[in-house]
Amino acid sequence: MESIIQAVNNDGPSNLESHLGYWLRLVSNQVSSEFARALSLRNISVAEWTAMRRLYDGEGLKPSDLASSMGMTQGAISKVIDKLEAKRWVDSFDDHFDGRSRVLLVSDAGREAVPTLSKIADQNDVHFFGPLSGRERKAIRKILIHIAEIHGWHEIPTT
Amino acid sequence: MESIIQAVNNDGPSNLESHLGYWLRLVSNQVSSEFARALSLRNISVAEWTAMRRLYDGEGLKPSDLASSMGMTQGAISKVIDKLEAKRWVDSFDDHFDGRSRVLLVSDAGREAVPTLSKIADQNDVHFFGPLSGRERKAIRKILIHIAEIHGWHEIPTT
DNA sequence: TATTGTTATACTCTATAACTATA
DNA sequence: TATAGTTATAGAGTATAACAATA
Repeated sequence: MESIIQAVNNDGPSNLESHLGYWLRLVSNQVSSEFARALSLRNISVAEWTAMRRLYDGEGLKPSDLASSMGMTQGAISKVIDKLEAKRWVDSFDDHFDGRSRVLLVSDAGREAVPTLSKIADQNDVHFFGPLSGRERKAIRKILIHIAEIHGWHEIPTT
Repeated sequence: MESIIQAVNNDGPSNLESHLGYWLRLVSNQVSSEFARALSLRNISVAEWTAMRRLYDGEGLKPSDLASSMGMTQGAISKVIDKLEAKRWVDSFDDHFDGRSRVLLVSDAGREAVPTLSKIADQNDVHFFGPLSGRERKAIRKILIHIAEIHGWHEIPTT
């Protein structure tokens, strides 16, 4: 086990900095909280952005589809949908095939909003990862995707 | 700007998956929430672990030192210290040089607990990053540290 | 009986600001 | 006046469980 922990100090318990999880959390928290701050200027949460982007491609998703694709519970996704409906970015309709279910559709206003939001996401990426070399960006992307594949997280969390 | 966004679909707004921030968040959230779950079995939060590990090395820190090294406010660190004192892992004393301040010391019980907690952190790292190759682990560590250096986060957040 | 979705409740985490006691 | 630390308050986010409607 010791072998994969990068030893900085051989005496005593492992350092915070010896764990990859520590660096991942440090960088991810900074990148995500800045992204959240940028979105919050428009009163949008990261979960709302993610849901909008998913719905934009996958029109006609049910709340339960959206929840599982985002790694959230149905109770949590229900609140996110409430907020998107309040913004008039999403409309929900009865599912003719299953009376218990709902079908979620992005409204015209929602469809107009997505490119603006995706530009905010683009800018956030450019700000934090632009200073890296192209090789570094390619490498970290590949490794992160590899980790996600190994653990079977293809369509899990985000928020 | 487009150049650093990995285009998956050239039509329309950028994909979630085109952003490095998305993959970073996905992987970090999974790794950190599993770590938090493992610690919570012992009623410990990630912030408490981080504080203990910092105090273990830097004996005699003040609450404000700890707060800034963890990227938390003084109000937030105060609650973390309360919990560590309730566990009898940390004792605080008057600072003879400044009556407003406090000096935080890890107790014997706290000193005994740290190696156990650091093993939990080790195991979490092994679980998530052990399946990578040594080259991949080295590469992602180097790139994450590079990002932290570029943006001046040497001693920032963690929770 | 099981499932979809909503709602009510509670909990954790944290930031902000008011407050106290020193400096 | 400014600073260190605490406390009170509030908000975000989410999980859990109870619930209504439908399968």
